[in-house]
Amino acid sequence: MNDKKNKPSDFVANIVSLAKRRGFVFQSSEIYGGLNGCWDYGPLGVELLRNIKEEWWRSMTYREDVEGLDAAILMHPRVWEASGHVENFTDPMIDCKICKARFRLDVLGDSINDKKKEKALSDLKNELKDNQTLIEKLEYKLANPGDEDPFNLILEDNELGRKLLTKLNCPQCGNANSFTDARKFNLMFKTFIGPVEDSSAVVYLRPETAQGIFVNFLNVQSSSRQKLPFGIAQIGKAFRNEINTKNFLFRTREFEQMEMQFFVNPKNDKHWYDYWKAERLQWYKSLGMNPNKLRYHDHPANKLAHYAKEATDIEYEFPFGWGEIEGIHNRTDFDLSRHEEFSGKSLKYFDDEQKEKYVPYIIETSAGASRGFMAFLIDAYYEEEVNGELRSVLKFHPKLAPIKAAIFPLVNKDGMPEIAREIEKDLRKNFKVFYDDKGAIGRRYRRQDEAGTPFCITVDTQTLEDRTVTIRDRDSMAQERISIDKLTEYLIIKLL
RNA sequence: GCGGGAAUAGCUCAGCUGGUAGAGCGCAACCUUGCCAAGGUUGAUGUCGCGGGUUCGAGUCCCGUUUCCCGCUCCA
Repeated sequence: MNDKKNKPSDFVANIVSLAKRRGFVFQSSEIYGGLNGCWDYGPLGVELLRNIKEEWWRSMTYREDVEGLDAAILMHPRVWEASGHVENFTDPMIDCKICKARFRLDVLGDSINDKKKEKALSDLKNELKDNQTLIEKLEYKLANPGDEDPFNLILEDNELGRKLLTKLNCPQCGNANSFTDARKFNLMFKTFIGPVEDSSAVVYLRPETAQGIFVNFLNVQSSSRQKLPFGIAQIGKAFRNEINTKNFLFRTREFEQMEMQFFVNPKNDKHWYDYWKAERLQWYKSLGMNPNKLRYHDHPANKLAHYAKEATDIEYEFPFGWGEIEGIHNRTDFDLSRHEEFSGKSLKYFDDEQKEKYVPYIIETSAGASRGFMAFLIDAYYEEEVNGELRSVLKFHPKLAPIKAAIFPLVNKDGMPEIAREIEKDLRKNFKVFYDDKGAIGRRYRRQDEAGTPFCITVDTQTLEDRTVTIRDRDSMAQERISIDKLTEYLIIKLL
């Protein structure tokens, strides 16, 4: 009876519908027609999200080598120059006007063979032979390509690229001269600080929380008297003006990250990378996520981001396919060195034991809270057949469940509601609980199943005699009898 | 950004060739019952996504737009 038998194509729609019906997630600004790629967390959703973040925070900062931080969303604009986001967080893109295929300009060259490239370049030289300035620029780029394919370098040049594009055929449909002009698109949200909206007042909504940690490295280190290796953890909102949002909470423009940056001696980077890689996967498993739907996706060396030496994604198998829920990166000394360079301030660490001074390497664990939320929600969702009826149940780990226990009087008479209310009042001191006396007892159980409540406590006729209640387990639907005095202790053990 | 589909009650949907809205479930109240979505009675909730147009009259036809889903594309 544990079959998940939902068609993948319906699954996201079903989850969206359940999420709304039960108050997990609503569309942002729904009464105004919604806002693309933005979602609100409802009463049950906010509890689940908070529980996920709380578990992450506990596992990260309740250890002696990690400190917490909550940095501002708005940061000095130079931060984003140092991080590379102003320059690199853009996608120059072109479309084929005929077949509508879209290409990233800076990698278009990868899908064209060398012979065609040579021909296009020689055609270009021919066209430019009267234009001394451009031909010099072309020759210079050809002679100094650095690590790049010179062809792609020329494509990325504003003037040369446009002319070169006219020499190329679309790799998809083969039509000539069919490309649109390249359009640059920075994914950072821009706003202005202070009353004047000019370029000197531009600030960005942070596209990642990591930079707030990097720039505070020495503040945290010295105030907490930490020695390397140690980490800084932060949970917070980040914003990316994505071209396409999709798949419910998976790609949104506003999202929440749970990031931890671990500062290490460069000699030990591999050890700590492997350590955190294992640790982070285990975290998802320990909160009940199906291990068969979790995997690593190691980034091949030639696909690494500009800051990374080694990188892996933890992926969850969503109904729409495998998707990243967390990234673990060896960021090397890239970030701290860049901030040294751009700020002019030293971010080196003096290692007393080694008697050496160095810029630490950083092992980053970067988890998407919103993505994790969706993965936990989807992973918990089961439809089961019980006595010929369909039971929808969210089998959250008790630590993550929005409501920990529901309390019911079996019937609304003989003093049962009074006892149930007493129990509710007592448990409410420590737990998020729910009281329900509406409808038949079976219906009340099923309502809690759909909310993911792990325990249902029922006051019945025997309670009146011996002050015991039944406690019903969500997953097995089995009941056991327990003394009212033992309820808090019982729940603490189950929820710890 | 491209292509396809969709949008009517909280949810799932019906609503014919245009004539000013329905069902099931859910929700609320009461009665009855009393351990896994029980029965009965009663009730609340819709500018038919939004904006135009055609028409005597538009949920229905046309145009635009927003949002969601699917497939591409994209995702330093």
